[in-house]
Amino acid sequence: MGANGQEQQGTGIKRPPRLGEEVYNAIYAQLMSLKIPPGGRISVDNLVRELGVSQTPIREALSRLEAQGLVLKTHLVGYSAASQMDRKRFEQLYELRMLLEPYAAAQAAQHMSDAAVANLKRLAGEMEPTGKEDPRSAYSRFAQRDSEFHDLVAQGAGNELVQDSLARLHIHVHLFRLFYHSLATSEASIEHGEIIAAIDARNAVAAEKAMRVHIEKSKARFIHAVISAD
Amino acid sequence: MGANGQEQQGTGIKRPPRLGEEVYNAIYAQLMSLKIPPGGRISVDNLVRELGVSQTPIREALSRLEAQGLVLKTHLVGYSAASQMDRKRFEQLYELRMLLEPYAAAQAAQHMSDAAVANLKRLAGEMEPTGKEDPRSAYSRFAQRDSEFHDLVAQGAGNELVQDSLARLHIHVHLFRLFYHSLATSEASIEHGEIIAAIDARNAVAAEKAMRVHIEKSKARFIHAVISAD
DNA sequence: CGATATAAAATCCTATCGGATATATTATTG
DNA sequence: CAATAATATATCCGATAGGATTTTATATCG
Repeated sequence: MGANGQEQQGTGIKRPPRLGEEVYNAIYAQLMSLKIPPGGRISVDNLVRELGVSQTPIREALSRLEAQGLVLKTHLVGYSAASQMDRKRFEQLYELRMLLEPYAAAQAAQHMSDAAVANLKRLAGEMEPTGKEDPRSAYSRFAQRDSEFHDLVAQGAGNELVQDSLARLHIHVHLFRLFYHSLATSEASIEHGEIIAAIDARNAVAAEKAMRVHIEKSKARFIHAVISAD
Repeated sequence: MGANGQEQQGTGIKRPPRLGEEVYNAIYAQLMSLKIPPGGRISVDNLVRELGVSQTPIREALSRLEAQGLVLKTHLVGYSAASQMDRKRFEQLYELRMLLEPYAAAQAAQHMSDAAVANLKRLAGEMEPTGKEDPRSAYSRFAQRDSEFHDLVAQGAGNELVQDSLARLHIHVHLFRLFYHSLATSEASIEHGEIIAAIDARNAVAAEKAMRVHIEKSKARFIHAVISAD
């Protein structure tokens, strides 16, 4: 089972696209872009009119989003976007990352294929801040790549359950919805580089430590925006 | 957000029951009881006839089960129960448990309320093998209590994300579907007692170690049944 | 007898409809 | 004027019907 449920079938048989899948992606994009604000209500009928499909695929997509914790459902009331993380949830998220991701980095250093490492390097290259760009869309792009980076490391660890558990957190979604105004990407690129170097050197201990440092610094970069909540 | 999505609303307002929820529980029970075998196809129309409800709530329940990884969906083909764990997945499951549950036990020793500890003791008492009982239903009962026990410890750790990540694995479902013929409950009861004692003594180090030992022994008890797969 | 092509059945996927409930608005009353 | 009650609207929940696709069964042919 893949991380995002969008893995390709090995056989080349092309199946017609599922409408529910596109609806899922559409809603997901609206959550990422903050078009649907935290806590905002999500009306099925509105989506019917907006997307031009019937209720069935929309409800199917919303059920999946609900199971993933991205939207909430109240019986006979409707769906609504998950509220922003409070301080407590933020701490919990990084606590959990700290349990899984350094381990994943260490495993990746031992098991990752050379091709996958090359993939990692390529991706890191694309994350470099490109001089002049709209800061907001730049951070959006960075968040996307950053998510892929961490997912690749988790995938390299070879434990699909760990990879899935991390993917299900939708870390980049929640963080972006908190910090869309932020920027701070150059520091993270450096830290990513150190992680890649350790993995490339097949140094598990160094990879684990580099990931640990990266997550700690990431938390320090972001925590200022959430101090409001107790 | 609760672990199973079945938490009660704090307010006493009674909402009419959701049909989709009962359908979910019905299918879940059929998975636990192996009435739907691993990999077995799940026909929506059959469920319509069997449960006497329309397709809508059934598809809603199946979507949630799909998001939780308990059933698979193939476009234009239908739903099917998740296949049995193979050796690799079994190893991954215990690897992940080893990352999260000892940590949860240590946190529980520090943060769990006395009332919750009492709850833990009560539950452990109910898990004692009760002399004469049908071995199979005895193990079914044990699996249920065991799941609650570990969930309570995770809850006591105070990190809902860790608790949810563990709950989403549906450990007891997958293990039961592998080892429904097994029994081995008395040993686990002893190990549970040691975990409780450490938590009760507020000894985080001992609780972490006791949980670690318990998971390792649990793995050793079950691994024989999965050696077939490479 | 085996393989292929055709036909039939089962199933899923989407769309539409009616009933039930919660929410918002308005009107009434102390 | 504030608070309550009644109404109106919007929305969800569940049921049903039709179209599309896959799968299975059957028949035909080499």
